Amino acid sequence: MKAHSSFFNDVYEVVRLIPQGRVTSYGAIAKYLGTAKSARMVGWAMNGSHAETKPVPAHRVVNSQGLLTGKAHFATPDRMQQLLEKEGITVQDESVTEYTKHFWDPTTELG
DNA sequence: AATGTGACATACC
DNA sequence: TGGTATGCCACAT
Repeated sequence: MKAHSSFFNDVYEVVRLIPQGRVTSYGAIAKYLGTAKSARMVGWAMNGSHAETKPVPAHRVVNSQGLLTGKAHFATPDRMQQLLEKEGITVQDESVTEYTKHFWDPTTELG
């Protein structure tokens, strides 16, 4: 992972801007960065987020259905849900309840 | 330079 | 309502 790859870096920065108790989707982040079709890359970026010196709240990023698809990549599979619930987000059956209500759209929120 | 790949998204049976 | 197929793009090898 090079510190130069701006894409990964941008992803990390956007994720860090997600407020507590809110969630967003890989696609939304990709769209905000201008590459709407590279949602998969956002997930890939999260793959390397653990190596970042600054913390990246990857648990606040779910898929378009509000499903915690990335939970398996955390320290423990339950970590993601626990972190979310800790922030006031209810997770049921591995998906965020009232997802649209907690949804935080960088395109809208950040402009 | 080419090929493989993935924590997605959407369209279509 | 849910699985399958396909597009997609940046990164690793």
